[in-house]
Amino acid sequence: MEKQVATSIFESLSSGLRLDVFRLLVKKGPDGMVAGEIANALDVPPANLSFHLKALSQARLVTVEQEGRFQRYRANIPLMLDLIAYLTEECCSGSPDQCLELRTASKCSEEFLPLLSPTPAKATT
Amino acid sequence: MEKQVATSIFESLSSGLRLDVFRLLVKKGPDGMVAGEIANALDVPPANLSFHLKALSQARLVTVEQEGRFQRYRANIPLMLDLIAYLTEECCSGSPDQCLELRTASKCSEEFLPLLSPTPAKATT
DNA sequence: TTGATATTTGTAGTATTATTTAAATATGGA
DNA sequence: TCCATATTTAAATAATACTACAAATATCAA
Repeated sequence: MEKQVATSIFESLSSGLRLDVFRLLVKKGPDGMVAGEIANALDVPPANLSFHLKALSQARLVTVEQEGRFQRYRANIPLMLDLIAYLTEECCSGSPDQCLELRTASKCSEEFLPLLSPTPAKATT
Repeated sequence: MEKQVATSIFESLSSGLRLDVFRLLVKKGPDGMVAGEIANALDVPPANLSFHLKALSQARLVTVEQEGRFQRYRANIPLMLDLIAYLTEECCSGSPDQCLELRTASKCSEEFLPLLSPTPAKATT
């Protein structure tokens, strides 16, 4: 991933409202939501939401699909996963032991999501 | 994780320079680097770097430890992992099948890092 | 075609952020 | 103590982002 792609993603998620939008769309998964639904759910003026949706889609964090007079937005989850890989690549520059130590210090290790495990949803707990 | 914590992390990483700093520190792992080394490695004026290091440490993305007249900075990797969990939680609101589909669309699925797998560094490739 | 709905675009004001330069603080060594 | 080094703080300027409101575009339905 190129740096500029990464920074524009981070910039997109640095706004509380855009973060809300993105997480809402992550939750909805492949179904996505149309703009009006999002505006309702988050209680923001449509014009303001549109501004932020534009930022999100320019960063490619969300996709848009026209659906009659509606615009359906969906989270670009593969891109998010690429971003995570970019953030953690070269971690501890090739010392998996150190990495593992760090990982276990995180509370996310237990409750971790099937989404991120390399083998389909079969945690060893 | 609270939303404000997440947005300040994203804001921190939305600057190209801060992203460079953070990734450099991730690479260095537990060793970290002192401010001057970072300034040298990235070729930025110390005062400017200091500004950005302050932002990173206020977001708790890096930790600081005084070491004589040096300040040693380290990436807060556990926090980053918590952030990833926050971003992906409730994905597809309980439809692991949909989630899996999305995951395999990402190029990060193969080369994925031991860092993120729930079971210690034993990928099924 | 006309009207209603869904969404985007433009504009302007306000606020926040980044960079540079200079000065300040603090530590270690002579 | 005195000087050099490491880093931070302060001030000023330049650049960018957020929100609200008004207007424009586009689709559907009558």
